[in-house]
Amino acid sequence: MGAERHRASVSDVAKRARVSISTVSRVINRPSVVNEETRQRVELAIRELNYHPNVFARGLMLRRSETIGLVLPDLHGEFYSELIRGANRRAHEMGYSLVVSSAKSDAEAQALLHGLSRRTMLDGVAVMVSELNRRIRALLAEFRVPVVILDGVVEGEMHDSVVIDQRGGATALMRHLIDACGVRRVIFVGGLETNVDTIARLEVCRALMAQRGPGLADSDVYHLDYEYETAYRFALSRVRGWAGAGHAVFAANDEMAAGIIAAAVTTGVRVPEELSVAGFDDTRVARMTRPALTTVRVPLSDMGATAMDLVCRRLEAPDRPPMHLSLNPQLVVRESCGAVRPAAVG
Amino acid sequence: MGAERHRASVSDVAKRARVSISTVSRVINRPSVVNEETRQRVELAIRELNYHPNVFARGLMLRRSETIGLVLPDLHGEFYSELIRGANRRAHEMGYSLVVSSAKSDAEAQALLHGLSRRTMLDGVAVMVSELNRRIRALLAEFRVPVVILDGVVEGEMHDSVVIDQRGGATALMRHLIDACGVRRVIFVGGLETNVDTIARLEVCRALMAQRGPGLADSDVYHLDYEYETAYRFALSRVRGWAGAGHAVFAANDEMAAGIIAAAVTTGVRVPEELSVAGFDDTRVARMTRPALTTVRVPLSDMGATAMDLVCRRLEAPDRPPMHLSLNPQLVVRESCGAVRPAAVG
DNA sequence: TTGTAGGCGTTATCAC
DNA sequence: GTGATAACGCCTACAA
Repeated sequence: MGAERHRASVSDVAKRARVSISTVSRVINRPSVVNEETRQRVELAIRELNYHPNVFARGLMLRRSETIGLVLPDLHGEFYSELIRGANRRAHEMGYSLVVSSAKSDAEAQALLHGLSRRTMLDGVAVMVSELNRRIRALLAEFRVPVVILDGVVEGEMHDSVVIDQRGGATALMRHLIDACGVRRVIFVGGLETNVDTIARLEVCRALMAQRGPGLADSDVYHLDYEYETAYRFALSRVRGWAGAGHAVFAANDEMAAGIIAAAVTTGVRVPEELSVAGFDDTRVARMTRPALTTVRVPLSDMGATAMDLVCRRLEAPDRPPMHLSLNPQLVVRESCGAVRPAAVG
Repeated sequence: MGAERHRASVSDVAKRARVSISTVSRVINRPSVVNEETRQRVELAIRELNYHPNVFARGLMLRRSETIGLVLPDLHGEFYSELIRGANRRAHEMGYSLVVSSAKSDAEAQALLHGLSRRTMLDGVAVMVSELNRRIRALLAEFRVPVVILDGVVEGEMHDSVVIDQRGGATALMRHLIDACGVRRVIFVGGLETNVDTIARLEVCRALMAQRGPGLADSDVYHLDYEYETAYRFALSRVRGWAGAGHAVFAANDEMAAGIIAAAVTTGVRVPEELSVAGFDDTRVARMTRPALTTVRVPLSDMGATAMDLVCRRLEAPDRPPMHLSLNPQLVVRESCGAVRPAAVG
């Protein structure tokens, strides 16, 4: 165990197996072309010396590091945790390591991407930024390795992308609310007005309420900040007024939905009898509210894994036209909107 | 932008600046020793050619990659998310990239560590495993780069470590329960019996109840699995029996505590009037129960950051004796045990 | 099938 | 101050 002080190199192995270094190299890279007997001798020497190719020297020749980068706007919370988890698992399955980074502000993102593109060490990179502005796009275009965009699309560039079908998910939820739960009035509680996900969900909500219901009142649209506490405080004074037969709250994420349910409980509004509450994302909280949350599962782990797939596919076929994948969210019916379908309760 | 097809190298820069490659190298590594005028000429050429040193060639000479590894038992959930976040931030502050990996089972951990130790690419590595058995320890000893153990200590090896002072945290909580809340009976709900954190917390609980209270009844000790749902189901049928003046549940994590509070609400047991409930970790859920959870904040983000610090310090001084750091958890008093101290409510 | 020799892009060690 | 030149450890024509 760890006997020799300095790492064995090809020439050490070659000496011990009484062959040349090229033969050793061949045993490692194209074993089939070398004579059975010599091969075994070399392999023995490799094992005896506990030899492993030096990654740097290898990278210098092959220009590959077997490492993929993952850039996210933040690492805080369950959302990114799932994404990283999916990406990490798939990356390892394919023999790659994953290096993660985060950049919260736009300036940070620029600095980070700039830094990454110079360090040639990454074989490819998956990027999710809060804002895909011109400067960021220019930075992404400078990468000489495959770039996959998460949750956004860059037209006109050689970038693959993977997005979540927000509209599909929101549509499924709204249909459930209107058709299965008989909802006639919806109170929409979104994140910031500028948030693209919130925008998409609101648009769908408005469209479906116009098309299959009495429409969505502008006075029933609120923009908060995705936080539990904010939603709880905000709802405390209003939830009484929201209550009513066929009334529902569509919160743009689970945490706000949980806050609203808590406010309802506090003020004695019964969910779902007097008010339905729906969330979005299906994070861990969704199972921890009473009643449990009806929500939309966003396949974050899949998104991470798919991103790694796309990086690798492009590594294999650099000139194939860009692929844009869309992942389908899934309606998860629990108890907070009535209409329980036991089979779907998670 | 990106005009030239192939990356510029030192010799390209040297040619353009009409100097030798050694001068270029010096400008990059020890600018002070080169003549002001030539330096400027070289720097200009570097900018014009958009030159960046090749990481592989650099690593080959310097044997450094500016990359640190982080190995965790899992990536799922907020717990690890915080750890990664802290580690990532600090690593970047010090000019390092972070590569994360996870290995759930013992076998996976062994395979992963084995793989990592051969890839010399990492300058150091921080490792957290669920079980520090002999095989794992042997693997860790084989690393030729600094290894920092998270949440565990390996005696006799040259490994730094950073742990959470579980006992201190549990003690603070128990004191608060006994002294400030007047608790006389504690129901302990832990994770698996083999879990080291659970063991430590239980021991403290037992000791303090014996020392400053009527003792902890064996029939009041339960071992579940750290999951919300399990605790909820389990508590549903018993929480009525647990209720009583001066009675408290000490759950070994916040999720179980949240499940127990939910069960109490469902069965009409008032918290904290009839039953105090305390958690551990201070994850996001702690703020999302009604009443909000009194718990112990475990500085996960700090632990990640500290681990990176230790790796770097050892890189600078490889022969310094191993350091074992202990991070202090902090009591967070909210509402679930009575005795609200407004200043501490988060 | 195997060995020799050259090069990948840096940094380090010498002379000058 | 600066410039040849030799490593670093590996891969790969090409020659044998």
